[in-house]
Amino acid sequence: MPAEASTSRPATPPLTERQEARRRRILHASAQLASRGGFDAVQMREVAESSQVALGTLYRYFPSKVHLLVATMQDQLEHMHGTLRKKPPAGDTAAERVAETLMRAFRALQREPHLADAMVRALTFADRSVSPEVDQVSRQTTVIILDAMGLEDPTAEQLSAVRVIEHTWHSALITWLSGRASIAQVKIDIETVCRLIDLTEPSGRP
Amino acid sequence: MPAEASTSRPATPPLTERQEARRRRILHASAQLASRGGFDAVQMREVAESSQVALGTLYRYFPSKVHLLVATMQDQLEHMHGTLRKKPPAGDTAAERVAETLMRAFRALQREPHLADAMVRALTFADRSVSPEVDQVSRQTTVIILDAMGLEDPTAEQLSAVRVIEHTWHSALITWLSGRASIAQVKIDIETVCRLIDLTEPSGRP
DNA sequence: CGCTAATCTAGAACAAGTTTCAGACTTGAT
DNA sequence: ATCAAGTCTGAAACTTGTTCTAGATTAGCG
Repeated sequence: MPAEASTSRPATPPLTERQEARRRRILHASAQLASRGGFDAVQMREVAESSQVALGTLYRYFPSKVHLLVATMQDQLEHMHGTLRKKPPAGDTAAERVAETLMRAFRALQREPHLADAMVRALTFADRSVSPEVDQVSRQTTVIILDAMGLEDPTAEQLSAVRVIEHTWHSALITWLSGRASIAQVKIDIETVCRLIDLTEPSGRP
Repeated sequence: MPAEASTSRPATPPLTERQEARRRRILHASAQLASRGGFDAVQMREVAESSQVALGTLYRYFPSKVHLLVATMQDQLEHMHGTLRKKPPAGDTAAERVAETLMRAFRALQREPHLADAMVRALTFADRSVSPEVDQVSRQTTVIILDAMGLEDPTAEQLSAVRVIEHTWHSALITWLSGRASIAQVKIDIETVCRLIDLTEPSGRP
């Protein structure tokens, strides 16, 4: 077995400084264009121009628009996770803390609804070729929720509950973004699904 | 207030026979193309050709590819609702019956995974301009679930649970379609979320 | 029937994602 | 410093969703 340590990324050759800078410029341009205009406003030619990179190069870094936007989402999620860590939620029960955390994330998205639109649409539109990246986003979300629950090693049941919470979170977000649900409705949905946590918590099991 | 009776559709002028036939041909072609190849295989030019209709006409009937696929989904949902009605689920509790119904629907989708892909991707990718149609699909799904629960007039809480179940259903479907979750995993997620029903059932509330 | 408005057709044209290619530039190793 | 391999650029080409246009067909009506 070859020496492939720490990170899970398989065989991503390390980028030079200029390449790292290019990547950063691209992601920045992507987020900026997404912020006003949402998914449609992120046009590959514009991203390329904004980030001072040739179209072909953009496609070398991100093999499709969806890849680009999912990567943008990964980027934003890291930000958010950092922010959330600084002020952990204050609820008494795990369910309350998770609901609070998600609502906080939700309010952050509300501040940039177009960006949210672009990222979420990309996420749900992603086909199999983007699975690894989407999975990474999903894992990151799981970590955030488990953090809020304050669990060391969750049971299988609790992990199932977390999965369902993530499903609800994504889908509720979509209904809100497409104007089919109000903010209040999203709040109710999140609180409703978080009750699942109580169901798995109170008693140890054989 | 003008006399606009029975149906909720606002001012859809009735179609002539030939128009109805065209519409049917289009939906059929759409489903057929979707069945092999999924979302990408439904190309508007091909749909037009397959259904013996000019491209412009196709766009008059369905103003975008997403509209077309969402309409295709409505069509399929009606089929399915009919089929499900004939053999109602047999579980003892509402939760069991809903889980059974959804798994049955899920197995039906498994038989045409490409069609499922096309319809679900369209549904989640739909923007505001398709909201009415997407909403219609959502209502139809709600009816199916309430049917399975066997409820006359659900409480607000129960409706919330149903909403969350729908969220989970959609999102779980997506993870399965994009190869990020196994069928077993989808089953677990559905069963997990259906437990929410128990939470709202046992006791009447003040 | 004969008229008018609406609808349909064929096909061109446009928009944005994606691919391709020839040539210039960087990088890393010798 | 020099060479080979890999990377980046600019521009054109290709694909597929969408729009537009001019002329044919159809539907409803007097």
